[in-house]
Amino acid sequence: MRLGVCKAAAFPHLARPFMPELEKTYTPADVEARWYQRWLDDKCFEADPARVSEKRPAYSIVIPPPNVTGILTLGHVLNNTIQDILARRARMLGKEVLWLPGTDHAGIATQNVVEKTLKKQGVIKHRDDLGREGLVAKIWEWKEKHGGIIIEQLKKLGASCDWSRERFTFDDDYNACVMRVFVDLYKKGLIYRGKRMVNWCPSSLTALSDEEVVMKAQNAIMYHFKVEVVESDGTPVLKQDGKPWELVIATTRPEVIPGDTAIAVNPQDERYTDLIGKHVRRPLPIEKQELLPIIADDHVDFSFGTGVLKVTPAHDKADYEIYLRHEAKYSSWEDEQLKVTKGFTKTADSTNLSNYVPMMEPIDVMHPNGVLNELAGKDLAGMERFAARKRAAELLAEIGSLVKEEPYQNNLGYSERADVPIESRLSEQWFLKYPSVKESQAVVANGEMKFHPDRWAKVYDHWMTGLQDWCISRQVWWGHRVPVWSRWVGTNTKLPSVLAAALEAKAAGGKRQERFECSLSGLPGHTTILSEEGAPDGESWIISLATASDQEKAIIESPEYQEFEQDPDVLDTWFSSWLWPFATMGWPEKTSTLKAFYPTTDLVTGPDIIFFWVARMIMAGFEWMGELPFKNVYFTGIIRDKQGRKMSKSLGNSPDPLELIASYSADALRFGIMRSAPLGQDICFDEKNVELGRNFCTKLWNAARFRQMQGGATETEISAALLSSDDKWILLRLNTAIAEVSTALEEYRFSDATATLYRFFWSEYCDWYVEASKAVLQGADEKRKANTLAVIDFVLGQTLRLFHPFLPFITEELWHGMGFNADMPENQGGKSIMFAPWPKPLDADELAHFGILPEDEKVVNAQIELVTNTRSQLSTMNIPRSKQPELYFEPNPSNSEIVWTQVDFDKIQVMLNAKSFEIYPSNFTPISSTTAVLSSAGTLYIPLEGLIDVEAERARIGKELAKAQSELEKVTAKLADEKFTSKVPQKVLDEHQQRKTDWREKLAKLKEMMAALG
RNA sequence: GCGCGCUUAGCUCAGUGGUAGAGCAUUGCCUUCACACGGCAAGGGUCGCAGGUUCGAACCCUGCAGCGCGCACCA
Repeated sequence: MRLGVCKAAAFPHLARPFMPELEKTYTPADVEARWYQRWLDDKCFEADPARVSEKRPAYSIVIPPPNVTGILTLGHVLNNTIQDILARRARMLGKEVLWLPGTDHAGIATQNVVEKTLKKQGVIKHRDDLGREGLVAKIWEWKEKHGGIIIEQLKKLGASCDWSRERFTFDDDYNACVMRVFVDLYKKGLIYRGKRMVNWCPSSLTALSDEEVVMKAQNAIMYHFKVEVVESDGTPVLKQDGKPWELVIATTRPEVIPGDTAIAVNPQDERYTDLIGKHVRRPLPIEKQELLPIIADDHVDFSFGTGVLKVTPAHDKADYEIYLRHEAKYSSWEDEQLKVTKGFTKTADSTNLSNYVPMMEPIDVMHPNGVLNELAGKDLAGMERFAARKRAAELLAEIGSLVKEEPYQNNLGYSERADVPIESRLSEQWFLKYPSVKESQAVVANGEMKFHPDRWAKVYDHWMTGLQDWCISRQVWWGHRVPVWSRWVGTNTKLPSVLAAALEAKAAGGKRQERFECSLSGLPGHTTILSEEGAPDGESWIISLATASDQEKAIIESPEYQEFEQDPDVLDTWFSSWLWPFATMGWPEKTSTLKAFYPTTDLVTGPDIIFFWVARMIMAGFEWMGELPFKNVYFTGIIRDKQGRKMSKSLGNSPDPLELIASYSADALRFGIMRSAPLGQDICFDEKNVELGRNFCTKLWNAARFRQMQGGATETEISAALLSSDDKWILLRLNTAIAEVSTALEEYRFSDATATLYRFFWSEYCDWYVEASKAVLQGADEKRKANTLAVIDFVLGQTLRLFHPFLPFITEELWHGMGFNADMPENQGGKSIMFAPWPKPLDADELAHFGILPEDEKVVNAQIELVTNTRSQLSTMNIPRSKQPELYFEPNPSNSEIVWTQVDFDKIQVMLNAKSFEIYPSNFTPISSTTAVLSSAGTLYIPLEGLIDVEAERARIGKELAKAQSELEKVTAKLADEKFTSKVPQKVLDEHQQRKTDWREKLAKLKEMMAALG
């Protein structure tokens, strides 16, 4: 049987044309550039939905779109190498592969970058210099010029993306998807506009979602200041001892004291129950020291500080909630019972509604940019918030209010992007109630969609359980514009006729504050969602028009509708990226691409965007495709430096991947980073690993060269009769490697896969098999030599394929350079190794054909032990390599599995650089100048006249003897223990028995050796 | 505060009940006709600590400590 024939698709042909010798050194830069271009030219990465069939299943993966302004980081290298490995292996498994690439417009980040650049270049001083359209035009210009950098960098890495399908989250088609989705959610009532407390970035001047805020530990100062308790008319409230009652309040933000509207205590706090309903005099601003009511709220923790909380509803989320609670309770109480008397009546029952007093409206004392405004008072107005803080403390000190200040550690929310503390700020924004939450939560919980490692499923579930509405509007210019136009109208406002008619038609049966669909253009399929929102006074209200249709939009922007203004906000970047898996495939059309490749197979991303992106994509998938967007999510680790710190620009600890590629090659970088990326762990990056990858490639190259030096073509099939023990051994080891690598990849254990490849190729193939084969290759038996070369060719061919997903470039170069492609079908490796079938282990029939038994491995394993032990001993004894000893071998009679052949003897002789190798004569008695090496294969006697230090040898053997003695005693004692033998499984018992036998034999041998020394 | 992860050789990490492993680093020898980006060998660990279960624990259980991360947060 001939390997190439028995499974044509699965095995390379063994005969190949003579190839010129490979270059002595491998030059990756040329090779990588050349092959990547060739792959592009040959359209190797392009996916064709038409090719998908039952026999050729689809495999798809969408790239996590990097920021269009981005440059390649090690994080990208990790992430995209993994995707490339998955994609390339899928191709080799005969799948139709789509790896869909693209970039993200990255709203705030991109606008920041471009604005900064323009300011640096002196083009503008402020964005208003250009205005909205001007700036957006500049950003587009900039994007066209610099936007593709990261894409080119990904190509350098070898990424096999289908570049013909590259997408951008802000291109026209994509924008249409976003609009459509917005209007759809708006129509469903899931998107609403409202005045809420939001996270405000005073640097970027925009609202942020909760996910864009990171908590940071902060060294702050806690200021304690005192206030006087007074009645509502200002008269002091006295304590029992007759002294004025004062409260001490702690705060880290004295600059917002002018925004305080109440003082809160816990209703259960007995210290203060008598004070509820009284007032305090607010110390700041000095010129306007208003009286603030003391109110009760359960939120106050009376074990914290003095148990007295100042309430600043315009600048603190929790305080704003207190305000809302009290407003709600007070107004209901007011309405129902005591509308007349707005005054406060204290009762003993603290839960009685009459314990609530009205609060002032929130006082916003800050401009959006973090500078204090006039409401903060003349002393603070115009000051930047941190300077104002210091000043406020000084003011408190000046008026004798400040009691103490002490260092205090607290957590503060920072804007993730601008890296400045955020402000909680009351503002009008767009919010989204998440859609398809139930299905999305269930699909992960029930295992239909798998997270790897699965502990992230818990994190996901937790987040999905406590979903807060998503603030989707941003006050920047670069992004998808909110497709809503609105205007205030009154009862007498004259509206465009179509609109008026639509409203009237609806008004007949409907009521206010409703959303309904109509068509302004009258064109079928083009609609606008109309909504009315009442104003507080009922005299005027807002009409809003939302549409995703260009035709409708044109009408709204026509002169007739001129008083309708488009909402100035743009949408959160993630509001576009959550559509990525289907918006990139032609949605909302039912394209052949969607049909073939959606849902995608795998998603590879970092756990840091599990909420930002992964969770939201799942919800979007269900909402608009009615199906999950991907079946598996692989979460990579975070790359850290040797000290365990995150890679960051500010620390300067992030190596440039392109420099690494330049000095070590892309293959080396890929291999290095995969080797150090265990599943579920953060990655400690060390350039050493890349160096190791480079060394590995060199080794691969030289192993290939070695093969070529043995002669070009082999016309021989592998002959079962001529297989040596080493041939069988390496074929078995290859089987194991194929199985291990395949399993590891199926389980996303990339570092395990690389470890196996490394071990197999370096330790097993190069260090043992090639060395062991040299005896044959340098010998005179041409038939045997040819057979060995045939085995080598088979192993190398399989190895290159196993390596291809990890090392795409060098494997392709060698695949062609050695002629493996020569007579493979075009689509199975003839054109590129990337389409060569993924190796399969030899099956039972094939093993039987070659007469290979699983036990055959043990033969060589024993020989390895013998050779290693001998080398070790010669080395320990300082025997020079030039010595070339004569070897006398006594096979271990109890190891009958080993059938020794002359090939084995020749091999061992070569490997030990010996003069001769003979079977030890049974009647031979060891002499004192002979050392002996023990192994399970047998005993090797080495006469070393004059080279043996008898004393040292005696000491050495003595040590080993002691060790053998103690091991034997241990195992004997164990086996004599009734408790052990009666409870242990047979297998373990056998192992111990075997161990006992082995140690006993070894002990006997050692004693013999000791005796021989005299 | 709640949750998750980690702790094994100098470093980075494998090892889910049966004789403690790999790579790197270190040391020694070898410029042997694929490779010094190489070969051969050596040294190096009471598996974070304390209990428990078991004939037997790096591994299972409990507690503790340290490090990291996520969520929630008190002014």
